[in-house]
Amino acid sequence: MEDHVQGPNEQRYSHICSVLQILNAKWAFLIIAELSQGPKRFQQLHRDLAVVKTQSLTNVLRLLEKNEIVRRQVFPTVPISVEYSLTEKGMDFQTSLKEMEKWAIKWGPARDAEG
Amino acid sequence: MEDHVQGPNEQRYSHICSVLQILNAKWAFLIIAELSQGPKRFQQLHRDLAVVKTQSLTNVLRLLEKNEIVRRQVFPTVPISVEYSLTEKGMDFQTSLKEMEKWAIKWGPARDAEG
DNA sequence: CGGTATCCCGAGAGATACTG
DNA sequence: CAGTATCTCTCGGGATACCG
Repeated sequence: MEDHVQGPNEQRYSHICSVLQILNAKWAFLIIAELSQGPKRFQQLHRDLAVVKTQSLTNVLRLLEKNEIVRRQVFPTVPISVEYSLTEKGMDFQTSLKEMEKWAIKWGPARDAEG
Repeated sequence: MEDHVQGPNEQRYSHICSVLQILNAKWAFLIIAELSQGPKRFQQLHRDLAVVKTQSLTNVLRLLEKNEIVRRQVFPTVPISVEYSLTEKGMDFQTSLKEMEKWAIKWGPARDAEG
């Protein structure tokens, strides 16, 4: 997903592509969902999303920060603590997330996806 | 995204994970969006989504088929033609897609994402 | 037309060690 | 605590060639 799709539909899909750029980071959804519960510190996120390794977690957080979906606040405590929270834009994305969850719940896991 | 997240939130995130399994296939969104305009044949899809190569196109279509999002119909013409269309489940996913597009449009491309 | 088979490659994820 | 650095390795994607 370099920039966007070339071709007749270039315009139409640019928005989808911009969403995909975020999804590109495999764990972005989970992190957004996790932060939707409220601000969390790095360690807390790391614990709650045990599958996501340190490196990936930082990477995705950086990406989301760059895209103004996540806000990063440093508190000069000792030792320092860093709090991650959703921006307005980030919180707004939850609508989409909810919509997808609803969809997933409604249709359940694909019955045939196993075989 | 093997199966789903282990940990305290395993239950909560299984739905998100099931969505991610679909998104996993990089081009799934675009294909769903494309098919939302109506059934299309392989070649047509291939043309309209020029960025998606043959192999990827087949792969994603297979995945979407397995997940009952896309229906594949073979017509025994000469030469044969194959038509892909969205299932009810697939069409239902458009709600999410639309929601994400709305979000993308509302917030535009991240102003800082460039630098 | 509508694919499958194959090879190659690079991005990204996992694991581990180390730093301010 | 909150990361960075590095290495490895797998998986998915690009490209090309071939098949029913």
